[in-house]
Amino acid sequence: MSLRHALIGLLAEQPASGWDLTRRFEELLGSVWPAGHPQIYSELRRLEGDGLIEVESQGPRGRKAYRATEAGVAEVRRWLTEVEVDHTLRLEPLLRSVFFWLMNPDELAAHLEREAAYYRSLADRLRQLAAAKDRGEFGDSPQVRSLRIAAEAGIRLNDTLAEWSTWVGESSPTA
Amino acid sequence: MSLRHALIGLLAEQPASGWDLTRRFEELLGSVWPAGHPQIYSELRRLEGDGLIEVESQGPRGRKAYRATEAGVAEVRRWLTEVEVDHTLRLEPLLRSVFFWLMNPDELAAHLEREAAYYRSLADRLRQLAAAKDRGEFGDSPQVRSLRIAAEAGIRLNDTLAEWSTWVGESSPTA
DNA sequence: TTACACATGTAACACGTTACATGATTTT
DNA sequence: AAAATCATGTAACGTGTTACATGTGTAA
Repeated sequence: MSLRHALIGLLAEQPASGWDLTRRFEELLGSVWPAGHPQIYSELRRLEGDGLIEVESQGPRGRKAYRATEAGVAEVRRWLTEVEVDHTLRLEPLLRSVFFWLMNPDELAAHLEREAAYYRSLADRLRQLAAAKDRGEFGDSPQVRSLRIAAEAGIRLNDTLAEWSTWVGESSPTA
Repeated sequence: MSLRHALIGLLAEQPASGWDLTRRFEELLGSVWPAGHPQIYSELRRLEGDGLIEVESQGPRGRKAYRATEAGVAEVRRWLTEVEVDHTLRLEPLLRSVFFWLMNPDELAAHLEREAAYYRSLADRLRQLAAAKDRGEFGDSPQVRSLRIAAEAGIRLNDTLAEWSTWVGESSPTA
């Protein structure tokens, strides 16, 4: 049920069309929560039916921009404060690690190096983004501060995963 | 498609029934990958049909224990080395953080404290498990070493999340 | 005028969860 | 004898992905 609330939350910040939301999701939340456009469009229709969002304006080529209603914002608040948090940390690389014993040492070493490089580069990209936010390049709204917080989690988690990959490589030597 | 491979991987370690696998998944991988028994039973039937696992023995009350076939183990190896890793880190608390600006400061502070406590206690439990493994209480097979590696990721990630939650609380004070 | 990006949608399928159903063995 | 646990399964639903289909506005 998280997609519902995330969509309302994004619309509470500013009105947007299904298309806009698809792209924002992709760039902003794509690595944390999946959402293709078919799911977004159908969820938007449901949300409109439930009165949690409403059409704000119609643009060219059938573009419909939605905004969150008061009921919608209240529902997101309720979700944030009352609904129990799901702590499942779903991460395929971690699942794979349970089966490392099936890989031969060379393959494992190569794999771990690729993984570490991936996490490092992602952490670096997020660091740049965070630095830009800290320089005030996106203003200083509460929304930007929340994004800064999420970015910080991304940085720390990816740093951690990079270090972990390196640690695995060192504690299970090739030969 | 990860469930398929995880099931074969578990069966490569030792034969088990659908029931056994359900419980092992729950306790071992439940916080990293979801799998209820209906999904496991139906996946086992498919895997048997594909020749990747086979019935090893039949026990009381219709219990069927499966083991991985050679083709099955080969398929897991192929997955580990050739199939691209999905790096999506699906984590609801991180999604929620993007919308922290919608929470009032008191609620947020309380929320962050609960979160930090959760991560700390989970990290501590994993630390105990890891220590037991390091003391050799589970022997020293390659399988146990892989589990130790996975546990290390859990420890580090949960520590990171606990620190992050604390950091958020400190950088966005209540009053 | 052609190509690209915008914009919305449906259909079919794969994956995951919840509820329901059934019955056997073991423990109390 | 009753209760708990073992063990397997189906049905219905909800969520997420892929492929397909359609057409508009804008820039090269």
